[in-house]
Amino acid sequence: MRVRLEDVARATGVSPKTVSRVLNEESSVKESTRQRVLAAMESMNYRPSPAARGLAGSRSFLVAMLYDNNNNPASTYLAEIQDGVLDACDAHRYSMMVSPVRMRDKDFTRRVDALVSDHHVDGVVLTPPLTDSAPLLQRLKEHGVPHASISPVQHKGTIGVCMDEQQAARALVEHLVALGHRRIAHIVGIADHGASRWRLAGYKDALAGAGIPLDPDYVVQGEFTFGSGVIAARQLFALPALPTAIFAANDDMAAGVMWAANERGLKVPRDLSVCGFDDTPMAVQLWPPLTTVRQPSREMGKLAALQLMDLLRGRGPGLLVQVPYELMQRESTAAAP
Amino acid sequence: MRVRLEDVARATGVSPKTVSRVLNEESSVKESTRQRVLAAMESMNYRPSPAARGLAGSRSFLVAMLYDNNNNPASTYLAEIQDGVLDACDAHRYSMMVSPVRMRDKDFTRRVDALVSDHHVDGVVLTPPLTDSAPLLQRLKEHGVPHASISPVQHKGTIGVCMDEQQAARALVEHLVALGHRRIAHIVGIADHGASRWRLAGYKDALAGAGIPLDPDYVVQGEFTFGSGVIAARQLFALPALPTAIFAANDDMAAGVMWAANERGLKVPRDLSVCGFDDTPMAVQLWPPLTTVRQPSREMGKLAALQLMDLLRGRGPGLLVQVPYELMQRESTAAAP
DNA sequence: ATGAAAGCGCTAACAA
DNA sequence: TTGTTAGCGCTTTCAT
Repeated sequence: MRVRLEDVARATGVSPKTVSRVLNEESSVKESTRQRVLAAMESMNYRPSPAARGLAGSRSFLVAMLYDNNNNPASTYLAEIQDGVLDACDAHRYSMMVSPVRMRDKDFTRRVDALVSDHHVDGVVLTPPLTDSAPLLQRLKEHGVPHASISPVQHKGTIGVCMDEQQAARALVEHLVALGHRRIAHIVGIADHGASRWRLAGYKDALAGAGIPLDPDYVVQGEFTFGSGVIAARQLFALPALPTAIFAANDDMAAGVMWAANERGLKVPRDLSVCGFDDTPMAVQLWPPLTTVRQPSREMGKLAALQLMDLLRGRGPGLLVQVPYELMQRESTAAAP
Repeated sequence: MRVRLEDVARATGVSPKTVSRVLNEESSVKESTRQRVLAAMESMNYRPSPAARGLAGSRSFLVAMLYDNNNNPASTYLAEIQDGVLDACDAHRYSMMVSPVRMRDKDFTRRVDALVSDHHVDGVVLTPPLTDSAPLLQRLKEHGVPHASISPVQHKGTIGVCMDEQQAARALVEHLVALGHRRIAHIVGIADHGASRWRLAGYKDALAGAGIPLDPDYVVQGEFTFGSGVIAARQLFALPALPTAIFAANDDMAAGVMWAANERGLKVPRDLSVCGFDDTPMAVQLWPPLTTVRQPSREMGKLAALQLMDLLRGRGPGLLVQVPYELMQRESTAAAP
C-alpha cells in the first residue's frame, strides 16, 4: 500500500541506508547514486513518514509557532505571520504546529515543555511580545531548543527577523515635518511591546532633528485598538492648541483618530493629517487612504522560519535579518493648515 | 532519560500492553489496575510519544484545521476558530495542525493528500467556505478521513456546528421594523458564502413578515470588507429615497456604512440606523456602538472539534450542534426618523 | 561511498 | 482481564 524507504531502495538497487542518506541530504553519496534514488522517489511518489523519522532519529522536522493569546494585539498580524511561517515550512518539508500561550499565566512555559517532550519540535518561532519573555527563553534554553524571533527587542545573539521601526517612524514624522507640520502628536501603543518603544523613539528623533521641542501633552497612551485611538484623539482635541498632525503607533488607532476627527468636524487631511503604522488592509479602505509604513508581516514570518531552518539543517549560523520598511504615502497627510 | 510506557509497566508490575490499554481508555481493564497505572503515570510524569503511537497504531491523535487562504474574509474570525479548536484539542490530548489551502488553485486538494499520507491526521475541521467544496469533501471521503464543519451550507449528513443565521438575521431586521423602519436596505456578502445567503434570506423573511415589499434597489452587493461597505452605502445614498436603516451582512461592512454616513453628513442613529453581523471586537469600538448579532466563533471552533473527537473516540455518532445566536442591541439603531 | 543489524516507543493480533 | 510476540518505517551505530 504505502511506499516505504525500503521499496525505493529495492527499486534502485541500493540499501535502505543509502536512500536514507539521500533523503537527509548527507554529502557522502555519489552524485550518480543520488540522482537515481531521487528519480525513484519521484516516480514512486515516495513520502517519508514523519512519525517514523521522528521516532528513529533525533529530528522531528517539526517547528512550532508560539503566540501570546492574552494580549492579542492585531490578529491579522499574527495570521499573516503564520502564513509566512507555513510558506517556509512547505519549502523545506517541515511541518508546523501553532501554540498559543497565555503570558499572564504563571506557568505558561508548560506549553513549551509539552511541545518539546511530546513532539520533539526541532525549533520554535517566537512572535512579539513572546520574543523577550525571560522565563520562556530560559525554558527553551534548558530544553536546548533553538528559536527564531520576529521583531525582538533584544537583538544581540538572537536569530530571526527585524525591521528598523525606529527609523521608519522617524521617516514618517519627517514626512509630516516636511509638509510644514510643527504641532505633531503621537499615540503610543501598549507599553511592553518593543514596537511601541521604537515608534515613540523614532517620533522623538524626528522632532529633535527638526528642532521641534517635545510637548508631553502631545504624547498620549493608546492600546493598539481602534477604540483607544478614538479616545486618545478626543484627548488631543481637548487641548488648547490642537495638533495639526497625529502619528498613531498603528493603523487601527489611526483609524480611530480619523473617526474622532470626523466626529469633531475636522476634515482629514485639510484640518488634520493622520498617519499610522503597519499598512494593514484597512489602510487603503479608509477614506482618505492612510499614510503609513508597510511592514511585510508574511515575509517576516517566512524569513524568520527560514533562518531557523537554516540553523537546524546546519546551513549557516542563522542570522537576524533586517527587512526594509516602506513609506506608504497616501492621502491622509497633506500640508499643514 | 525519557519515561516510557515500559517503565510505567515495570513500576506498576503489569505488562506494557495493559498500560497501553489504560492510555487508550479501553474498557477491559480492572478498575483497580487502572487506578494504579494512572497513578504511576502521574507520579512518573509519563508522556506518551505521539511519534511512536502514530507509527505503531492506526491513530495519530492529530487533527488538522483547514482554511481558505485566498478568499480571506475576516482573519479575526479564523483566528478565533483556531483558538477554539485548540481548546478542544488540549482537552482531549490531541494535537492540531493548521493548513491553509488555496481554493482557487486547481489541485488544492493536494494539501489534503499530504496531511493524510504524511501525518495520518485522524480528522479534519473545515471552515467556511471549505465546508462545501465538493472536490475537497470527495478527497476526504476517498481517504476515509472524517471531518467536522463549521457553518456548513449542507447540513444533511454533516457533523460540526452551525448557527441559525437566517433566523438571527430575521430577528435583527425585525428589530429594525419594530423601531418603525420601512425603508430597510441590505448589503450582501460574498456570493458563494453560506453566510451571505442565510443573512439575505433572513432579511427577506423579516420584510415579508412585516408586509414590506422587497425593493431590489435596497439590496446591494458587498464583499465582507470595510471598503465594500463604504462603496455599497454610497450607492444606497444615491437613491432617490434614502433608506432609514441599513443591515450589512457583517460588522466590517457596517463600519464602512457608518463611515460613509459620516462622510455624507448623516448622523447615526438619528438619520440612519445601522446594524451588522458577527459582533467582532470592533463593534463596541465604533461610535455609536454597533447593533449586531453575536456569533460565538471560538466556541464554535471548540464545539466542532469536540464533535469530531467524539466521533474519533467512538463516543457517540458526532452531531451537527446548533449554537444560539444573541442579538446585541446597541446604539447604532434607533427609531426611524 | 555503502551496507547490516539493532532498535526508537508504541500497538496489533493473537493467545492465555 | 491480562500477557506475548511481532512489527510500524525509519535512523542509528558499526562495519566494510
